Amino acid sequence: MILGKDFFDRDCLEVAPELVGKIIVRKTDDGEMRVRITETEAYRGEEDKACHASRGRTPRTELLYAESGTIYIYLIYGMHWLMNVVTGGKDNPQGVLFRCGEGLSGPGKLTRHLKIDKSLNGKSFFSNPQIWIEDDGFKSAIKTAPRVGVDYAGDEWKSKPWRFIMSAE
DNA sequence: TTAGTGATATCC
DNA sequence: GATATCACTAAA
Repeated sequence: MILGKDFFDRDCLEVAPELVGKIIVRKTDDGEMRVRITETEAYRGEEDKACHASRGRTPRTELLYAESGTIYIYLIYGMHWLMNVVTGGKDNPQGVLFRCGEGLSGPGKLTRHLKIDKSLNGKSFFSNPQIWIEDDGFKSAIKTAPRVGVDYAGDEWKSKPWRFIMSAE
């Protein structure tokens, strides 16, 4: 079953752990790819110092304020595209980062493998012929951990257990 | 451990 | 206009 707007239209702390174990389906001219999500991170609004939206609404973060299910693609370190999905509804800048997929390691590799770049920025995960997310009924144990690469956000925010990882068993 | 890379935000 | 920063990876 393909995830619709209702799935994303909730708090990112609910959406992020539920996305673990789901499948990203990516369709390109070369065919169709499927990757099971193994790791996500939640970024929760302007009060979250680690969230891009914490510095206010800018042209880049504008998409975080869009409808739930909007795809937010961001180029980091000049070389890597990171993919997020907007959650929490309009004018509520929450997002979930797709951090890793099965057989891969790291968000940069995930997007490279799926041929994701800014051409998908601003698209949505439903009613989209290029990319969507499926639930095949797979359930997995999930563990949490502090988020990665957010040292700049200060102790309170960098220690939040908002990283969700598929557990081996 | 360090280099590489470029969009974005922030400061002139 | 300039420069500092960054939700990373690969090579060493």
